[in-house]
Amino acid sequence: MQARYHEFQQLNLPELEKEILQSWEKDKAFEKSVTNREGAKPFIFYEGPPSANGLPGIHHVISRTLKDLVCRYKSMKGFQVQRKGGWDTHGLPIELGVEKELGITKEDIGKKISVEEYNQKCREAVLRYKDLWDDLTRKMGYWVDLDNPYITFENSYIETLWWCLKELYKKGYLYESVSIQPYSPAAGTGLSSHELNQPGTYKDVKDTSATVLFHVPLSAGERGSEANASHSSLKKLTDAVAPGADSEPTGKLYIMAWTTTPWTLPSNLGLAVGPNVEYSLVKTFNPYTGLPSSVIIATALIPKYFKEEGKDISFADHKEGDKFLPWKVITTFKGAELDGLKYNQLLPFEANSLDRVREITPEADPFKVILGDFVTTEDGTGIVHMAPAFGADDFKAGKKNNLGILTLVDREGKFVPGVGEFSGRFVKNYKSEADYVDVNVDICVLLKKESKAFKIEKYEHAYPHCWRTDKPILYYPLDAWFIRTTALKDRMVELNKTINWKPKSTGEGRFGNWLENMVDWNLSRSRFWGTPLPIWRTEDGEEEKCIGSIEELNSEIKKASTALRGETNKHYLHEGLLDLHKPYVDDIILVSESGKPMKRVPDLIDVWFDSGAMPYAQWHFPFENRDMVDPEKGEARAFPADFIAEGVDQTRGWFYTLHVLGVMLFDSVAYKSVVSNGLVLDKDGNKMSKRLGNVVDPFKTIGQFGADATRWYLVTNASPWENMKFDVEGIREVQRKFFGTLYNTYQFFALYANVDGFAFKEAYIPVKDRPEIDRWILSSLNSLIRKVTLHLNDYEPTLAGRAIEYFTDELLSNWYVRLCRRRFWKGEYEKDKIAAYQTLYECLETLMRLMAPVSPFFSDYIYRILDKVTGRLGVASVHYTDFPVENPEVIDLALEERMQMAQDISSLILSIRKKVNIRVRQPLQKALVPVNGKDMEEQIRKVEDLIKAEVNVKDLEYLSGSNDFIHKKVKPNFVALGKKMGSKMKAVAAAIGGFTQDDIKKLELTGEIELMIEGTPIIIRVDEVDIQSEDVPGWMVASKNALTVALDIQVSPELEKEGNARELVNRIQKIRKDQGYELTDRIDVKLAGNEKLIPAITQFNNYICAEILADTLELVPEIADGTAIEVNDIQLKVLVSKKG
RNA sequence: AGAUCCGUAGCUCAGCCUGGUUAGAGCACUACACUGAUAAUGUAGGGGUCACCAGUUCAAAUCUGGUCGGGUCUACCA
Repeated sequence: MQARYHEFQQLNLPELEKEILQSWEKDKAFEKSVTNREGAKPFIFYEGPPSANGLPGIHHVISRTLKDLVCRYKSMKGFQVQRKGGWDTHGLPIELGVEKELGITKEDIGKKISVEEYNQKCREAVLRYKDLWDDLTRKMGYWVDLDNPYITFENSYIETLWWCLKELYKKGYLYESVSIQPYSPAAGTGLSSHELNQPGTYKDVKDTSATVLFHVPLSAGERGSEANASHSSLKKLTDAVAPGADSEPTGKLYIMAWTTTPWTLPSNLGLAVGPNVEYSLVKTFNPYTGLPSSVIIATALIPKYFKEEGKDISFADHKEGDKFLPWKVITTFKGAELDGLKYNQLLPFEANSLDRVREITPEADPFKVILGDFVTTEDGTGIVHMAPAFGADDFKAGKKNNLGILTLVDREGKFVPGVGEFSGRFVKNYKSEADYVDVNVDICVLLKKESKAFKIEKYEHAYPHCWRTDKPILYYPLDAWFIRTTALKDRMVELNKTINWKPKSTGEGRFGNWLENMVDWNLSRSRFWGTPLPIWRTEDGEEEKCIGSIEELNSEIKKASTALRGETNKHYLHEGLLDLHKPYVDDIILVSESGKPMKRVPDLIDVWFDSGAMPYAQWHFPFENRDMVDPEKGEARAFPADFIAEGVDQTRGWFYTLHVLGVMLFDSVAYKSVVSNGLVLDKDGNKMSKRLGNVVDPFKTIGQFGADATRWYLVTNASPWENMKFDVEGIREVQRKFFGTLYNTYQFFALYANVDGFAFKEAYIPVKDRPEIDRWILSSLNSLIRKVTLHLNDYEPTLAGRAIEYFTDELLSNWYVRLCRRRFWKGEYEKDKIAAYQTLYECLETLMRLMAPVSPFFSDYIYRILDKVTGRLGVASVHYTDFPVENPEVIDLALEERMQMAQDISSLILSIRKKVNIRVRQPLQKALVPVNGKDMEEQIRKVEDLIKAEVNVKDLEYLSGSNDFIHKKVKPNFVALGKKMGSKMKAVAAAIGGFTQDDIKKLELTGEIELMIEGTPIIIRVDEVDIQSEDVPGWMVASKNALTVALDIQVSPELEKEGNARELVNRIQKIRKDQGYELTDRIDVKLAGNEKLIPAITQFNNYICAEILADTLELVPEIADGTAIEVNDIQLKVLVSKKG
């Protein structure tokens, strides 16, 4: 028996997906989809490795859908798309998770638990949820190679990382330096940028802020003045503070600077001014001691410190306690003029004397004004206090200007000895002491007493806190290794411009800016579970060695053992180092060129290096798979990527590190196209978080609605780079509207194709020989192929999906199938019917292939059913097929346009019927369509039959433009006229609006008309206006845009008879259905009860019988137990009985 | 604080690049139809100062500047 198309009881996406999944697994469908394309041009894709120590969420589904659909699409387009999965297994989140689980802190590692045990725990924790992740991957239909993933903790992976590091080292891009890093004294540990970005780390706190005065010695009598003796602005300053003729009190010269961390003031080594900022020298009194003083402050910030009322008032009359301080601007100058000016140290102690500074930085030249571009006049005084140890800007500027460095606070957060009364005191209340006295306040008190403070106040601002101890962090100088990314900044910027970013703004803006402002990459992490930095160094730091491979290491191990003898490396001589992690790697001692022992520097490297090096490390390059990345000749098969996609939060993460390493190692981009998707928010627009309990469980969603509906929703709801408000109602809608419609369409096809035994065995009927409507839907289908291909090539899956939806709902289901229903269930199995089947089949099959990348399950399911019956493509899965290619010969835009007109005209006629309450079953005589020109008439004529059938009207008449019959209205075509008329446009519009019917007629006949506008004659041509039919007197009229339709609503007795016949057909069909007859059952019908129907029945007997598949239709006097029905208020009884 | 995206109907989104005179769709809601593919469909209806302010223009949802609100990323900001 001939194979049948499966007819569903109901659509159950999750069930159907389970079935497909099983078959994919059985057939190794994914593997096959890759091997099928063996030898084809590769499309290179990189999987950004997720970390499997957390649970997968719905946001992972969006980016993975995106990745999957592109890869599936490219496979169907004939590329071979390898997709190696991967796991990110190092790093802080994993360590923190383990610490939490074990109930320990970082300080306990190596004490309560050995590093060996700890790392073992991490190794176990890292793939804790791997099974769950794999399950999600499967269930969501994400095709990626899970059997041979790259795992970042494996030796081979780390070996490639070491190779990369050594390459950078050889090029001089790897260096060590002190840098200022966030540091938590309370926890005794440095903090990573991730930790600093934990929610809630920035807290609003009230700190004691101080505006302090740095004394600038000018005159010979003042201590330190000799340092300024040769300063270029000396004279200007000296003159300014000299006693004036008014004999107002003069005072010392001070520079004002503001800080929210007074505890850094003893460590002050410089003051920064903006080179182009304007500063004023203001004469006033010290508010605390009343001493006359002259202060330097940015002009723009004077109002913050001085009240307008005090300006230029008498100094002599000033008494202590007055409301306003008198003040007066003496002179102004640019910051650049202050460059190099020396001041006396603010808080000199034993520990911060110049000698002590020079012990650390021998040539240091501190206590002077320097220039800094970072200085603004937004707050403070426009002059920034520089404590190089406690701020990154300070450090940088200090280095540049040779200020030296002072670290008067130890790692516990308290002042070191030698800072007078402050020695030994904590700078913040790190120990939660109940009786803690704020040292910042005491410093301020001291400054006030010494006339060195101008304003002390509480200041509220956001300050980062250690998320673990809740204590404020401070910035502290720590040793760290860096990659000199800035050396290749220009090249990175240049190459970035060649990357296709979706959306563009992320690449140009967010990423571009980031590159422009890049700083060297701080690689060091003082942690335990991660890739060790493969650098060994002698104790004096004079000699060091960077190791680039396991082989090199093992040979060095032997060398050192021989050279240093004794116990050195004795456990590692035979098999080498078996695990490259701590603590083992730290046991290794190497020997320097001069024969000294070298120990590994203790740092691990940033995990982002792990993922950034993934293009090379996933293939264990260069130790294996050489030609994947850097072939001797020809193209690399796995570098750079054609496409990557991740969340926008990876811009500074993975996207950045990939780019950096691609450029630094190979002078190449690492990826050619990148799609960054937005966040998934809950339906109210809040970020999903465990705390709010609004996290959507992807398993639940997929289980309930199916992966396809979920994927389709995620893709079509909004462009992937926009933040998406996730609402399951949306999935429900997709399921019902799109998949439901598609399912109905398929179901309709299957139902009749099974009846007729259609299996596409007949020859393909040339499209030109098919009816208008078939040619139309095929034209639309090919237009759709074109659009979808364009959109997918452009990484715009949202637009592709929406186009498919539109075609399915509006064109295929609501128009083609609706209008063609009769062709499927009426008549013999001959050419027209076969054409209909072939057309609908082609639409369905093509749709399945078009949607396969986005909804891989449903499309494969339906495709398989179709192809199993027809064997048309003879390919076992839709995912092995080629993506459809448009056939331009089938596309007929004029046809698509006129079908649109047919839909519009039908819609208008239906709306008139509605208005006058005449149902569609009642035939009407005719409709009038005013047309503009022959073309329009031609167009409509070709679809006339469809319109007539759809709206049940017998004739369609056309009214040409010259007809007096129609009232018209005219409106200027603003696009055409606007440019020409310019400011006269309003007057022209008014004039055109006032046209009479005669004016319009004249315009139409002669093609133009002359107007007088503001005294100037103006010619208006007919193509510069839009003429529309407005009304047909005596008819019911409806119009939309340029189309107008008039309908004859007279129901003649003849029409009424026909209407009755149709009503009767409708009633009997209903009875057939109620009585559960098969579509093909033949029946006998008896009618009784009302003579009014006799004319209709007699005249339309054949028609009625044909419609209802009746062999006989008789009128009988009486029916005992028939069904009572009503046709247009006529009561009667019917008896329907099945034949045989 | 900076960068960036977003703000159009109760909800989800088109339209903006390329300015043009009734601002669209789907969902939801109301009513009436239709139905031998019906968890559909058709018709009609209500629902919008296109976040706000200013500017450019004959004409602004659309271009420019600013403000406000939301999201994200980055940030030592004195």
